[in-house]
Amino acid sequence: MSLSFEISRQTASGGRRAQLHLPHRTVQTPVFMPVGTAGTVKAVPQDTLEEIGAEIILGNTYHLYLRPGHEPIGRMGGLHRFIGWPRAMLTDSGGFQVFSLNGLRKVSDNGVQFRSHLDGSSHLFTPEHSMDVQIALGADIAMAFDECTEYPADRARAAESLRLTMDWARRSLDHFRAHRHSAPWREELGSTPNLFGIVQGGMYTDLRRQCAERLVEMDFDGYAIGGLSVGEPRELTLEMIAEVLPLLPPDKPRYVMGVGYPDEIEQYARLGVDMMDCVLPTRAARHGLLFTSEGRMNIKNKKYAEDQNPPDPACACPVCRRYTRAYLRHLAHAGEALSGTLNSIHNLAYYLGIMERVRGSLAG
RNA sequence: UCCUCAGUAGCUCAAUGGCAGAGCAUUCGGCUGUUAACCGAAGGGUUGUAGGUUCGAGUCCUACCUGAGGAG
Repeated sequence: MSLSFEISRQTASGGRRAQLHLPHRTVQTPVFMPVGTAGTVKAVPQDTLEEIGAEIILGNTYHLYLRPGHEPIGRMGGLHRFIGWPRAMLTDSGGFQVFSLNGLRKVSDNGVQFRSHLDGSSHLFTPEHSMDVQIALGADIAMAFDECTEYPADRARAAESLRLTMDWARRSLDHFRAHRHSAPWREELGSTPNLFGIVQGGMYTDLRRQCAERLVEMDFDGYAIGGLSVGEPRELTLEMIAEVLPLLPPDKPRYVMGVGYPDEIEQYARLGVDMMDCVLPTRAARHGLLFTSEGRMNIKNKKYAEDQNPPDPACACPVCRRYTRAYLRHLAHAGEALSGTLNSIHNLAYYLGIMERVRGSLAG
């Protein structure tokens, strides 16, 4: 068994402090996972990610399949070796691209016909193909191929999307179980990748419940809640999470995909969410938005032009230890690449710090 | 000294004689399993100066100023 999940403490509100044993790393949870879509957490080098405490990062099946291709990556020993990242990795299945590449896609029962956003070439993604790609990449955790239901979606639309996602979950699992042993690092580490199922169901609690129960019967290695933070109000996000969490096996990791703002990830972690990922800290950073203990900071604002303080006086990250707001503002205005790098390092360190603090309080 | 061309937003430039605009820059806002070093909004004008023609001039005419090129 490659995955074991050791819960060391659980609070009355559901929050858990645990260790997630993955082939490349034992990850302390609750954990925030930086998003590294195309084999890089944009603008941040791998050694820096280690330095600020990232234990697991994401990669994306769709992007890496298109470029440079899962087969060459597999031949080179897998994604870890290819990108020089020794710790854990999770790959998204490409399901989110079904959602975000609206206009370049056609969904059928068999799978999704994509048009590449790079060169317009046509590709078919099926659950089986997504599993093959993720296994070749060699992720510690692969995700079932799903359809992320858009918001708003009426009940009929959400139900149809759900039917597809559950059918694909079954096919993902069957194919993954048959082929998981061929991970590129299999012999080296003596373990196999894990597969998580994804709960969909739009904003309908009964559909969510139905989906969760069916996925649990299939017995995945862990469970994700997807289809959230797609434009719905915060209360709905919370309602869906609160509805689904109690239905998931308490002894397996729970992952809410694509969240969130700093206060959100803390809130969800305290409710018993073990894993979260979000592009927000890195994307916002490249656009000049810093998250700090004092709130949002648009570092491009004029008021920081001669501000000699560190971005966040309460932060001990490598950026806050060395640079001033005035310098970061200058870099952003000058369009320097270092701007995105430093801002991203701070934001990620801030997010990782939130989780560290939450873990500390859960360990209580 | 003469000839030619040019002068419009901070910059680079548009605008058949008919509501003076764009890109960039500036200021501010947004960003949630990355098609995103992106997207959006706002501010910013005595069209070099002074006259003239015209219902109406950035546009046509005259003079002057400034700059570039050419001739001598």
